[in-house]
Amino acid sequence: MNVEQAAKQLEALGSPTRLEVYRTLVRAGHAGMPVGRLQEKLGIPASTLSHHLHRLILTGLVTQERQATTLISRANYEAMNALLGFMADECCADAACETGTTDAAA
Amino acid sequence: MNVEQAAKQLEALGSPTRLEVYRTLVRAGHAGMPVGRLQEKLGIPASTLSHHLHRLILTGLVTQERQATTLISRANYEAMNALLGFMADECCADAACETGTTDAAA
DNA sequence: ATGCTATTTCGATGAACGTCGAACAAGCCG
DNA sequence: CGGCTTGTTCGACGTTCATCGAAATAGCAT
Repeated sequence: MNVEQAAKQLEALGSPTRLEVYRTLVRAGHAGMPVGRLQEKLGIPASTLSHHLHRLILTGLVTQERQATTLISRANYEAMNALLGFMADECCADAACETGTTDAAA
Repeated sequence: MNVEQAAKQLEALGSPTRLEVYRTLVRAGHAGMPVGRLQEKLGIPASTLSHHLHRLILTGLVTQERQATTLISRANYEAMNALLGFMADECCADAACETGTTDAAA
């Protein structure tokens, strides 16, 4: 994972609409969710959703699998983990991160 | 941390230039780094850097402190942790994340 | 083949972004 | 005060984005 790739994924996640889409997909678990259902659930026009989905797919954050007429979208958990890993890695690379969320050790 | 806020921070981190800036700041640790030094290190025009820095500050990802003539910028580790926490939380909310990065259990 | 459902692609529009140089403001030093 | 260093703001440019409805496509059933 390099900076460019990370930035791309971050940017993909950086739109409220897209983050909602991704979040919904993530919560759907490994079963995924058809595009139509996603559309109903989020209440956004199909073309807009398709556009965002495409963007998410381009960055590797989401995958799709065709099942007859319906297209199942799924969050790519490995990609998510890689991104999270990159961020954490960058964060703790040199020093820092001793702030902790609560108190942390000295 | 709500979706809107997370999206804003994600978007802020979603530009290669800004991610580089942030990364550099993070690696600089608690000491932070003056804007000028950042500029030298990254080789981008001062006005561009200032613009991105401002953006990062607006989302709470970076803080600044004046020391005489120089402005010290610092990564806000708490914000980073909160964001990472949000992402991880969303990721593992329902199911999933059993994929692991290597093989994981059955 | 015809029709149906599910989803994408096209085309357009307004807004926001990233980038830069030039001019400006703030604060220190001699 | 005069000048230097540090960093920001302004104005502009072209690019990319998010959004939508309408039209096109893909696959299946009859």
